[in-house]
Amino acid sequence: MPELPEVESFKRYVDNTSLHQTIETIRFAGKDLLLHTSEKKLRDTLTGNTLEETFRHGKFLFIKLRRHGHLLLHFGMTGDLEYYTPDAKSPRVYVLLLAFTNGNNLVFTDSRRLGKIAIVNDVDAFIQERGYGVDALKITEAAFSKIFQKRKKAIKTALMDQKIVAGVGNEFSDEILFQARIHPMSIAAKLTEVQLRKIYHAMVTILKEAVGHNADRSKLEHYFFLGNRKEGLKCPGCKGTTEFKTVGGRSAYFCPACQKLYDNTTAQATSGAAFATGKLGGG
DNA sequence: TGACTTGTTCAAAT
DNA sequence: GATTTGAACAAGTC
Repeated sequence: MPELPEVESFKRYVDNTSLHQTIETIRFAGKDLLLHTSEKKLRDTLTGNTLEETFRHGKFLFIKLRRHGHLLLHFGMTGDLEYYTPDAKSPRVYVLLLAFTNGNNLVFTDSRRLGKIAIVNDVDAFIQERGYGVDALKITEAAFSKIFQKRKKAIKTALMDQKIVAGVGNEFSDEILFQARIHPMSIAAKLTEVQLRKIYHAMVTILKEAVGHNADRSKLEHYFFLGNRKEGLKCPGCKGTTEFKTVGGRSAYFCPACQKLYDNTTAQATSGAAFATGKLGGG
């Protein structure tokens, strides 16, 4: 499930394999994934073009092309990128295959086909038109607090809303809220400034660390919920049991003892229990 | 077999 | 008008 760290690692992957290579031909089998772009435009723009530079905004990857425009990739749930040399067999099923003049291929696969592909002329205009929020690793603490103070929906839903802040998905949102000890169903606008700051710092710390490890989950095992979202787990903080709830139509896992529902209008206190998991909370 | 999962979009509700 | 909610989408897993 590609969230910000996975997309950042795709960006680095393209940087390390595919830049400054000329596309000889493309093979395309993803009409249903196209976003405001015709198949003809995709083919005409990519053929003979060169991948120059990459940008990431939230979960979107933009690849700047030498001759006008950017190739936009969104990975949905199951999107993946692989670079193949001529001696390795490319996969039979793909959405987009870029065949470079040097014989290598960059292949975009997406088994569940929830990804997106487009040719975008102006990246900033695209982000603005679609109303995406600031990237989760670029937003400042002050801006984060200001935006979330106004939102009257569950903090988990707000965190995952790409129009509020771009890059956080379901899995990371559970970990961020666990580290910040905030109940996923707490209404964002009803959290205190201190609690919002905690969430902000948890978000930045976790995402940065995940990016630093190229989204390799085996390097993030000291985080409780990452890759381990289950009901009935023993919480490392209070030894209580983790719970499952549907929040905003999405699965949410949390520790009800450490993550108490909070409402500052009635001034209910959250659990103050400190615990030593992860890198947060201490300091 | 069918319930469940994911991120995004769209329509409906507030 | 702005914001929130929930269904829908595809297809893989269990």
